[in-house]
Amino acid sequence: MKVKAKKNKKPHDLKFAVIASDVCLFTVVSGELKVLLTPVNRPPYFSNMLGLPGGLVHPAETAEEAALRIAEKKGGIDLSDQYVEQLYTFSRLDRDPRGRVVAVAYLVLVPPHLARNNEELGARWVGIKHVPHLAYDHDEILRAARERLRTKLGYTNAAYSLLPSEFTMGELQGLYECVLGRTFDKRNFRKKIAGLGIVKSTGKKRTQGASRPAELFRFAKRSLQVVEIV
Amino acid sequence: MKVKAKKNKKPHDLKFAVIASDVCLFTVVSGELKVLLTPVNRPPYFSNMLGLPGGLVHPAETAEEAALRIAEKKGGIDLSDQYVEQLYTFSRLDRDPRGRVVAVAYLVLVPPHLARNNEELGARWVGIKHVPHLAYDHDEILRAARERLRTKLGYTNAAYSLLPSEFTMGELQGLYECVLGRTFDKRNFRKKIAGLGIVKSTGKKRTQGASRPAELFRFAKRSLQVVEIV
DNA sequence: ACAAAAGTGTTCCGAGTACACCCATGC
DNA sequence: GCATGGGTGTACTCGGAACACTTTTGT
Repeated sequence: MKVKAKKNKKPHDLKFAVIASDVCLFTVVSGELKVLLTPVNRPPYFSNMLGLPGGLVHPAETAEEAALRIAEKKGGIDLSDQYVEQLYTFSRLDRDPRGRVVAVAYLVLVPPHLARNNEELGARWVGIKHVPHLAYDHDEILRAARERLRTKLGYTNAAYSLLPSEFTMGELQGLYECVLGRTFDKRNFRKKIAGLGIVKSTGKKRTQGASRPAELFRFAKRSLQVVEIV
Repeated sequence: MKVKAKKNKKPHDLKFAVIASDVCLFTVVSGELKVLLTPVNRPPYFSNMLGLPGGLVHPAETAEEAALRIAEKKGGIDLSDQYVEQLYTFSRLDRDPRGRVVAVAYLVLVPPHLARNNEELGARWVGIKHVPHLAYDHDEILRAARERLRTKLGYTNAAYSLLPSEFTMGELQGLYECVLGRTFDKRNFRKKIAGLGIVKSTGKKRTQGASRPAELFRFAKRSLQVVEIV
């Protein structure tokens, strides 16, 4: 989370904790899981660090509305069709050294064609293997988000939110392999997906580079369905 | 949740939402799932209703510490060895008609021998089928808690927190049948549990009424383990 | 003796896994 | 013609599900 220090309403002025939303946005680009990070520069606690996008929840919005507003503002991304889920609420007393801030963390999945760096704000998509130590307790939030993403892909069709509307079986399989950190047999994978009926063929094909054209599929439903995938 | 209206610090006096913890305590007694409810009487919004135990999070405690404090105070139960998990954070604007209160809800499992009504406070264990319409958004919290309990029993050993330290296979099976709302074949159930190694025999037997004595088991670990049960 | 819950094995089926070759295209 | 990723079927294995009778006790 992050707290605006404007006015004279800092967290420690208050009798109670204040509420913030922190957002962990994931995307998968060319076989690599990436997370959106923003600069954090709040000496003396955090100097030139990175952190997840976050901010205070306004009085007239829910925590989820705040998360969407923050993600769109910091990432410049329209999240109206994306998968958003509440992750966990972090309330350790010392998680923000400036005062008592309780953060409701959200997980958001973004398809690669919408994942653009916002140079103006310094927001950058960073490969999960190159993420440095983050500000606040955001290392912990990121760990929890990755774990949730893994399990969620395993038992739902949430992958629809990490792919463009049309995609090949190879892309879908690559997504699973990248997030779950294992490989699948091509034939078994296709059999499984076909049997679940979560995707349907478009009839179209896409040819890419020097190889046979691949059939394009579409998710049957672009809303969360519980289905045993792995 | 519930808000203390003492002093002059009501929620709507504040610039930001205040944070409360609401607790959903479950137990299973003689084949029935029960939840701990407390009286809510806050005219003109809620008159002579019931709700989940709840209260504000103090500045010097985490949301989970608040949940435990509230549960022990309202239920008179020592929760040091019980299973406690954060459920979800509820932040609808109108969830508390008196002001902006964000509630972090917790799920707590209690074995039947610790589930006593606290007459002094009016706290009562109510069978899940006899729960009336609850105050605030507690109907929604209870729904989410039941759902979580179901799924959690299905893939972990969390049942250890709903049984006394020694129990029979019949009791364990009855617990699962009651929470999951289905029956299991006795032989398959015992085979499955034995194969997982989550319980060990004590060698002792317990005879109860006019029937063959049952072997007593004990959970191998009284801490959360992930194991595929159903 | 009988009621009541405990305890115990085998068969069947479906899902998961392992595995190798041909196809359509661009260069 | 060759390199690249796309596309396809079969055999085996293991875990889940169905299923009925005997045992031990109290009354």
